[in-house]
Amino acid sequence: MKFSIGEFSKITSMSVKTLRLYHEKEILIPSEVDEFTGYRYYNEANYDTARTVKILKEFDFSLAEIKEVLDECADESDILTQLEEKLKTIEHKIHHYKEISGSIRSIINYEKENKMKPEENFEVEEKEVETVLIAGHRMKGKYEDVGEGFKLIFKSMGSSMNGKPMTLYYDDEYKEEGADFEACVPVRKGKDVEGISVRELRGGNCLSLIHKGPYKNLSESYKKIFGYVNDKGYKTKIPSREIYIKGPGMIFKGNPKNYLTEIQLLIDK
Amino acid sequence: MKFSIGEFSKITSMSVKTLRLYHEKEILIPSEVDEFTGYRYYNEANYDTARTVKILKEFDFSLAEIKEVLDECADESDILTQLEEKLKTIEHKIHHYKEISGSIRSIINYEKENKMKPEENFEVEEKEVETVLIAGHRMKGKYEDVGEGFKLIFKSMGSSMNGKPMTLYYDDEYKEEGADFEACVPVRKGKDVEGISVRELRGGNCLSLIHKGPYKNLSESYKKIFGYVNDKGYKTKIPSREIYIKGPGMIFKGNPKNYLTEIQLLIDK
DNA sequence: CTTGACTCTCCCCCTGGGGCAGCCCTTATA
DNA sequence: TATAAGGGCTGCCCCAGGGGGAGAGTCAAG
Repeated sequence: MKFSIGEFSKITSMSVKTLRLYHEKEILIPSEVDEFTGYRYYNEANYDTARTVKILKEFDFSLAEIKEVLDECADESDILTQLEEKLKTIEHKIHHYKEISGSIRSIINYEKENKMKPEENFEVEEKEVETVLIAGHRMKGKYEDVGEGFKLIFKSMGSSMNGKPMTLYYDDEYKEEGADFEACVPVRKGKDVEGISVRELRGGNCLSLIHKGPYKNLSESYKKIFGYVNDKGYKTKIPSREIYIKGPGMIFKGNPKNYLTEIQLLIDK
Repeated sequence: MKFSIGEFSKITSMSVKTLRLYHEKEILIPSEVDEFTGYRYYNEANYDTARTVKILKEFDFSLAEIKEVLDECADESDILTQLEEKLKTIEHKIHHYKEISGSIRSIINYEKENKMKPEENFEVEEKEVETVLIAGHRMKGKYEDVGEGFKLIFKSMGSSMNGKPMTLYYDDEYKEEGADFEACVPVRKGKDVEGISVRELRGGNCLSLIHKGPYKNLSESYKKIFGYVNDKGYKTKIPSREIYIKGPGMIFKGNPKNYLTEIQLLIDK
């Protein structure tokens, strides 16, 4: 019994092109090749090999790996080591893709939340804020380094984040260097880990001002809100808060002109 | 501030080759290209784009998809749909790889078990077999179709298999067509599903003969074991069993000369 | 001005095939 | 036995996402 390449292609459901490639790569060599016409003819032994090749391909073996297996193994027990290696790489891939899916999922969740709030208010407002559970990383140094703190928190809390990131400022005054501040993110749950403290952040009455534009112009809004504080004679509590309603994203930096930052000063009434 | 391609390569940790490719694909276009020398120069805006490209690549976006995103989106919220699609394909991949790893794992387990038993006995032997839990698929028709039954069982019981596959023969005599038999596999646990019955197979005293070689020669071994039955005057129980100690594997067909099949006839003593 | 380090374009390589052109071969039917 | 249709053959180009290298032109420091 011998089959032409077209017949064999139908039997094995491999394309003719694929069969020719496998011949060239010496993976699936036709039992007979006509010396004069170059026509390929396949037999039952070829069919068994084709079956093996298809299974190994399903198992994500490359053609080179398949050739190696076919050359060295005649029996299932011979390829145990290769199977075990392949299993390892497959599980690496699973792990890798799981990490990706986790990251994408958290970005999606975060952005979907953001979408719901098209509020824009550029005047100082008095309001009440709720107590929330936060994960925070306290730092000393320059304000601009706060990003590192957020990276840390995102890494270990990524999936349980529950609101927009904020910074708490523990200093009384503006400090160029040696500032004392804390990167935090609201979370649903979580435990303290290396450098990250999970705890409740008390709410209460506060003054709020939304700042639109790049961070380097924040001082204008601070001037405005502290002006309001002085006018009313309020006493503010430490730490003050900056909430990043819309800032540079995980993927795009976005346009700084559209950044929205809320300044919150808790007050004793 | 402008950077040569080499400097920019170090900053972004993308290879020079990659940067040139991204230029060609219009994914990351240098801010300035010297009209006469063709030298590429990059600026900070390029750096932001490079960061976005790297993140999207980590998320398994193809260059074409990245270009599309860069052309159409300026902000995180713009790519939500693309992220959601990507999430779906990633989860398909995870699912796919999990299936593969399951299959490979079960083959490995099965073969490892096989390795431990180098027994070869070609005489009729009296022994005791234990009661085991089996998953079986009863069939009527031709013996050769038993393979379909095993496929069915492997599919739904793959991970809880606990021994070598066997066939139970319910006929008194050899039947070419319309035979009544059952494909089964020992399992650790399992429930009845469509066409598959999970139950205990009672053990007891039995006659056992191991047959070496292709299945088409099995009749010789049957002759031998039934000769023994007649000599001793035993009464055998229905169903009789054929246990495939070593047969065609999942991947390789193997050499039929080395197949090992155990015939078991339970007897009343 | 020289020299060494960069950078340019162009071409070939990898994997696992798909598609097409131009020509030869097989097989069934008239 | 002639002929036409439908296979089969090789060879070339294409995809992604780069890597490697040749040969020529450029930039910057001494």
